[in-house]
This record gives sequence, C-alpha cells and structure tokens, in this order.
Amino acid sequence: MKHTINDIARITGYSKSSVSSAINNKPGVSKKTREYIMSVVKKMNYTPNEHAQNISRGSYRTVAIIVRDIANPFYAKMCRSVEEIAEEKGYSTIIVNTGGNDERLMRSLNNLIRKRVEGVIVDVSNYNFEFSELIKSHFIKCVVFGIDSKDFDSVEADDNKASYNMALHLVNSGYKSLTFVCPILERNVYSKRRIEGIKRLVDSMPDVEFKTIYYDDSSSVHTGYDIAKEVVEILKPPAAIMAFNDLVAIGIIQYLMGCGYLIPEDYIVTGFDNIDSILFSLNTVNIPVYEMGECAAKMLFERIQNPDKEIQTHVFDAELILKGR
Amino acid sequence: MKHTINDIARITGYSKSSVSSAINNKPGVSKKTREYIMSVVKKMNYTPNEHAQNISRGSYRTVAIIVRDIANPFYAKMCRSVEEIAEEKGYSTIIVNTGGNDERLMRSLNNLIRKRVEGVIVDVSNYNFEFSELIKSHFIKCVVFGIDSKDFDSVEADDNKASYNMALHLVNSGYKSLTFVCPILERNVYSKRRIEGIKRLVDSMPDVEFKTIYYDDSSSVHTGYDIAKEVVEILKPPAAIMAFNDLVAIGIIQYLMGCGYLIPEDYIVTGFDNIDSILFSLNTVNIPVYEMGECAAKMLFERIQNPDKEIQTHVFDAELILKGR
DNA sequence: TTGAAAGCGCTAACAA
DNA sequence: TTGTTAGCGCTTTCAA
Repeated sequence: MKHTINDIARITGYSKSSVSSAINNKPGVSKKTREYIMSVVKKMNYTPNEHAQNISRGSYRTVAIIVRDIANPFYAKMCRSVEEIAEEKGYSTIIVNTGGNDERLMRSLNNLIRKRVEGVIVDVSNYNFEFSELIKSHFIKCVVFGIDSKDFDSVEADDNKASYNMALHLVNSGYKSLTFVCPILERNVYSKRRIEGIKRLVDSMPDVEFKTIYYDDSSSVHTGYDIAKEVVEILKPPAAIMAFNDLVAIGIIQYLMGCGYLIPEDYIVTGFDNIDSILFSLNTVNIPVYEMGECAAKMLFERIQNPDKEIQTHVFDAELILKGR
Repeated sequence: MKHTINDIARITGYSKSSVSSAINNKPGVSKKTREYIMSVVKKMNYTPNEHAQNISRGSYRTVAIIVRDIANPFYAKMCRSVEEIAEEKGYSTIIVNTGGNDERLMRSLNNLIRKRVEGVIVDVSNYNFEFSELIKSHFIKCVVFGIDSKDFDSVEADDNKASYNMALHLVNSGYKSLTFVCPILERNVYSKRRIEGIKRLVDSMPDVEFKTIYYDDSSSVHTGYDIAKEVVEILKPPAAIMAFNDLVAIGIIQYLMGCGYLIPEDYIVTGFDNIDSILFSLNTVNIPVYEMGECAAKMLFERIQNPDKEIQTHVFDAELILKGR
C-alpha cells in the first residue's frame, strides 16, 4: 500500500543507499542511475517518511510558534512571517494556540518536546517560570515575542512610548480624563507597560485624570462588549476610552453604538495593534507585527546555529495611526 | 544531552521493553517497578521521541487542517473545534495556511504526505483535480469543508438558502436593486452558490434588478475597501450591497464612510459568516462554523476507522443575523 | 559508482 | 514479571 525505500530499491535493482542518495540529491550516484531511480520514485508515487528520516539523521528541523489567540489577525500575521523564514531554511513550523491558558501551554510544550522541536517563538502574556525551566532543561532555543526576557532572546514593541503618544494625542485633543480598559495585571504584562506609558504622560499633567478598568478575560470583541457596560456606568460622555487592543475597542464601540451613543462625539475609543478589520475611524497603534515576526524567526535560527551567543532584545517602534481624530 | 529509552533502561537496570511498557501504561510490569521507572523518567526529564514511536508502531496519529486564510476568525474557530476533537482522540493536528494559492496547497500536501498524516480537513475554494488525485493515491482520508464533493465526505452550509433569505430581507425592506460583490467564479465556488440563491429570489420578482461585481483576489478587508471604489461608480445611493463575506463588507463600509456616505441610509451593506469583529449594524449570515468543524472532525475519524463506509454530506442551516435593519 | 551493514529511538512478539 | 530479539524506514559509513 504505502511504499518504502526498500520497495524502490527492489524495483530498481539498486541498493537502499543508492536510492537514498538519489532522492536526497547527494553525490555518489551516476547521472544515469539517479534519473532512473527518480523515474521509478515518481511512477510509484513514493514519498520518503519524514519521521524515519528525522530519526535516522538525528535532526528534526522543526520550530514552533506558540500564540495565545490565532483568531486574532495580529497573531495570524506573525505566524505567516515566521513560516516564510522557516520554509526558506527547510524547517517545518508547528502553530500552537493556547487561548492564554497556562495549562494548555504546558501540555502543548510537552507535545513539542515529544516532537523534538529545535526552537519555539512564544507569545506569553506573562512570565511563566515552569515554562522557562522546561524549555531550558530540554535545550530548546527560544525567542520571546512581545516582552523582554532575561532568559531568552526577545522581540518587542515599544508599548510604553506608544501608549504615551496615544495619551498625548487625546490630551492634545482636549480630553482631561483618560480611561484605560485592559486585562488585570496578573493576566497580562502588557497592561503594566501600557499603563506606565500613559502614567508617564499624566504624571506631568496635573489637570489630567487617569482611570483604569480591568477585566479578567482574553482580549476579544466579546470581552470589550461586556466590559463596556461597566465603562458607561463609571464614565459619562464626552470621554476618552483607551482600549487594550483593537478587538476590545471594536467590542466597546459596538456596545456604545447600540446604546445610541455617538462615536467619537460621546465617546472616543482608541485601540492597539492596527489589525485590518477595524472600524473606519479608530485611532490605534501600529505594531509592526510582520517585521517583528521576521526578526524573531531570524533570531531563532541564529540562536540554533550558535547557541552560545549573547542574549539579544530587539525593540520595534510602534507609531500612532490616526484614522479618527 | 537528550536521553533515550536506553539511558533510562541502563539507569534503572531494567530492559528497554520494561521501560517502554511502564511509560506507555501497558500491562506486564509490576506496580513497584513501574513506579520506580517513572520516578527515574521524571528525574531525568525523559520524554519519548514521538518520531521513533511513530516509526516503530507504524502509525502516526496526525490529521491536518488546510485552510485558505487563518487570519480570518471564521477559519480560526473552525480549527479550534477540530483540534479539540483530535486531542480527545490522541491525535496531533497540523494547521496549514494556503492563502488560497494552489501551488502552496500542493506543496503543503506533499509535506503532509511526508509526515504521513492519516486524514485532512480541507477548505478549498474550488475543485482541484490534482489535489484530489494525490490525496486518493496516498489513501489519505479527507473531509471537504464548505462545499460538497463526490469524492470525499463533506460538511457545508446552505449558502443558497441563506443568500436567498438575505436577498428577500432586502427586498422586503424596499430595495429594488441588489448588487452582489464577490470573487470571480473561477476563484471561488461559493460565489456561484450564493449568486444562485439570490437569483432564485430575483427571478420570481420581475421588478427587482440584480447585478454582480467581481474581484479577483482573496476576500479580505483590503479587497472590500478597494472594490468599493468601483461599486460607488456603478451604484448610486440609496442602494443595497451584498458583500461576499464580513471582511469584505467591513472594507466596503470603511470606504463608503470615508467618502462621507451614511450607512445604512445611503448604502446598506450585508455580510456573510458572522465573525465577531464586525460593525455593530451589519446584517450577516451566521455560518455555524464551530459545529461544522466538530462535525467534520467526527466524520474524519469515522472515516479513518471505517474507510469503506459510504460518502456522506452534512448540510448545516445558515440563518440570518439581523443586527442592522 | 555501488552496496553491505550498522545504527537512529522506539515497540512488540516471544521466550525465559 | 522481565529480557531478548527483530524490525519500523531511513541515513551514513566504509569497504568493494
């Protein structure tokens, strides 16, 4: 049913090793036999078994990307850019979706270890000791995406500066009160960084008020929609709401519009990430996710080639995208 | 560096086979030795090599999902539901993103064959002979997602009925002219099905006019934004635009709003898919993607267990979601 | 240029 | 209950 290299050897009359050399484009077979062998390979529809190849050569040529939400176009883009680099290098890419769940993260990591991945690019919403230890104990190369890390290489965006600038834009537009809606700090380190950015501005402006509203959930459209109910109770229009990301912003806006509020007259809502599927007039922050993914992948392969090089961190600038006002 | 089963055997003083039995929870080892072996396994941080296990037992327990755009939340949801079922069955899932590119589709399929996947769930935007033949010649089980198929099991939504109903709703709302914006027929079989649904209605209403505007691109927000320029030239407000899916609808709406048009007063735009990140007032069609993914996965595993059963097709109802008017 | 043989890490049949 | 042995599909070394 499924042919093996032995079948090809038997049919062609050559040995396994010659067939292997022919298939893998290695020297040591005459042009004639190579062509003959390849013709039989083709005719028989033979495809080498990757597992056997891996086992035999003791190398697995696989990397993984671990993200918390593949349904967020932001991460989908990141995966795409990583996959491209990996394919160039002849590596397979495994995409793992954790849903921000640490238990699933660890279960997936164990599966990846079973598969002997050489490296992972991981988007963790928070520092995870258990994860780091397991990665290190198995000598898996790792690039952390989104936040800095003392243990591994990392690629991040300048959240602090970006949220500072967004806050500044709102203040310059005349808003005297800013409200940041984000995941609880225990859930997501980005909350802290972005809050710090906003605070850095607000602290220098005594007449500007700053509030935070937290949710303990993943940052989705639904979450934004739900938390918006709380927001309107606390916050009377006109007001400025800074949402943790675009999805949450969309959810908030949907709720507000459903209540009959005018956007941005009653509530101005800002986002983060600059995903494609956004409302026309949403001010957001562009995270150069494609470039960051590319950078992360390159760093990972450099690390695989040279495990002992110094740990590096790349910080990307995140600029304001003012599509609204 | 990386331990093998031999190391564990050596350290514990037991044989490979005993270690193997202990690890795989198989009978034939005393409770005492099993516990001892497992303690060493734990201490040594040993994880079995899945490739070797696969090779040795001659089974690979892997399925794949092939989708055209993982950045579309619609497909991300589908993948999630399939993964859940697969995990229950002890299978790994590989997600492949083709970008609607047939060349990439074939390259990926060859990789999957190399990995000896047992089955695939595939979302092809169009019938692909080469793909079908390759799948069949390697005895890979297959479930087609979205459209029916004579070669494989399939799961689909009732596009025809849904677009009929959406058109009916617009007509009932007073629109005498409907314009459907969709991918060219060669690119996407869904275009045809949805057009047929609308035509079925329009043909019974002599006073209603029906137009189509085609694009030759993937159905994204950007595509919608771009094609909208063409739409406004052809179509004067007030008018009804039926977009191929929600992403395209969002793109169109963004462009129209940018031009200063009122939605839905000047142009009413409808979508398809019912993804989360949509504008508040978008009328769309709910495709029960989660249930469909679940169904597809179950069909796939049934087919793996019983390769000779009759080919099946499940059709899911797709109901109107009227969030607008 | 070719082939024989060993070995990769594991499972499974069978013997002890 | 435990160990020995063969074998999974492949690569690689080395000898012919």
